[in-house]
Amino acid sequence: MRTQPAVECSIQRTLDLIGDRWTLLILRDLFRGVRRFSRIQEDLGIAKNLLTNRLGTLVDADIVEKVPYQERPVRHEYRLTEKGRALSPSLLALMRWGDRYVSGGLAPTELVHDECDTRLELQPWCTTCNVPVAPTDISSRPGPGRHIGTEDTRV
Amino acid sequence: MRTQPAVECSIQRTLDLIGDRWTLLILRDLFRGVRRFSRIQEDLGIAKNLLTNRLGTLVDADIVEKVPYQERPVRHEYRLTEKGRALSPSLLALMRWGDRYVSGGLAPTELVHDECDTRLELQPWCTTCNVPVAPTDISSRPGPGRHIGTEDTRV
DNA sequence: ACAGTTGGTTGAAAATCGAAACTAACTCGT
DNA sequence: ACGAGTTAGTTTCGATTTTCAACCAACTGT
Repeated sequence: MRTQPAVECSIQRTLDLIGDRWTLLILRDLFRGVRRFSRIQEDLGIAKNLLTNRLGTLVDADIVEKVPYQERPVRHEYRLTEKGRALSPSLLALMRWGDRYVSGGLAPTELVHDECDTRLELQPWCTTCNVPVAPTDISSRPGPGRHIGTEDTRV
Repeated sequence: MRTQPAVECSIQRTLDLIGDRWTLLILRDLFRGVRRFSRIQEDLGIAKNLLTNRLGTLVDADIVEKVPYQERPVRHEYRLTEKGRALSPSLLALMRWGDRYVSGGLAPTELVHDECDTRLELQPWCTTCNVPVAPTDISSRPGPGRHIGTEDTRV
C-alpha cells in the first residue's frame, strides 16, 4: 500500500484505483468481449486469487458489474459500467502509443475514421482555438479540486 | 515477472513497459516539470531504490533521457524524449477520467492550452482529414500486426 | 455414477517493495 | 580548512504481494 497520501491529482487517484500491473489488462479484456472469470484468467495468465481480488475492487468501484448469464448453476459475467466504458480513451491512447513505439508501427488492431479509412490518433484538443495541442504547449494549473506544486510545468 | 507471454496486443506491450504502480506517476511528474531524482522521490514518496530502477528502465526504453544540468558535481535531470512526450495523451485521458469519475468532476489540476488558457479535452483526431472524429464515425479492423480474439467485441 | 466445467478459496514459497542506514562527490559558510 | 548540507544513489533486511498448486462446491451432460 502507498505510504504517502498527498493525492492532489486525478492521475494519481486514477492510478491508485486501476494502476496496478493487471487491472488495465483485465479492462482491456472486458472491452474485447472477454467477460468470464475463467476466460480472463486463461487469457492473461493471472493467478486466480488475484483475479478475484481485482474484479472485486473493480466491482466495488462501480467500474465493472457482475451480471448473471445463467441460472442453476448461477454463473456471472463481468461487464463494464458506463464509468468503465469511459476508460476507453485511456486504453486507446495507450494502444496507439504501443502501436507506434513498442510494436514498431504495426498495429495488431486499428481504429479508423469511417469517412477516409485512416487510423485515428487521440490528441489533446483545444476547444477554443479549435486545434490539436502539442505537449509543449500545455501548462497545468490548480483546478477547483485544489493543488500542490508550483513548478515549471513546461515539458 | 509475467508467466504467460502471448503479447499480441499493443496495450499489453505498453503496460509491460510502463504499467506498474509507479512508472506512470513518475512520467506525470516529468510532464509537470519535476525532473530531479530527489524532487520526484519526495513528491511521490517512492522508495529511492525503486525510483532508481524505474528511471533506469525508462532510460533503457528511451522514454526518458538523463541530461546533465551542471558539471562538478555532475548532476543529471531526467527529461522526456519524444517517445516519452508521446505518452501525453494517455496521461491526459487517465486524468480526465479521474476528474470525472474519481474526483467528482472537480479537477484538482487542469491542463490548459498555453496560448488561450482553455482547459484541454481529448479527442480522437483524423490526421488525414485534419478534423476531430466523433465516436460514431469510428470503426475497428484487424491491423498488420496480427490478431488473436474472435469474440463478440461489443461492450 | 462420474468426469468435466465454472468460479472460486487456501496456504506456502518466491518475488518484490519499503524504510532506514550508508556512501560518494561535491559546495557553501565561517 | 572544517563541518554541515545537498544530490544521487546503493545496500540491507523485514514486510508485503504475487504466484503456483492444490482443494472445493455446485451443477451439467452422458
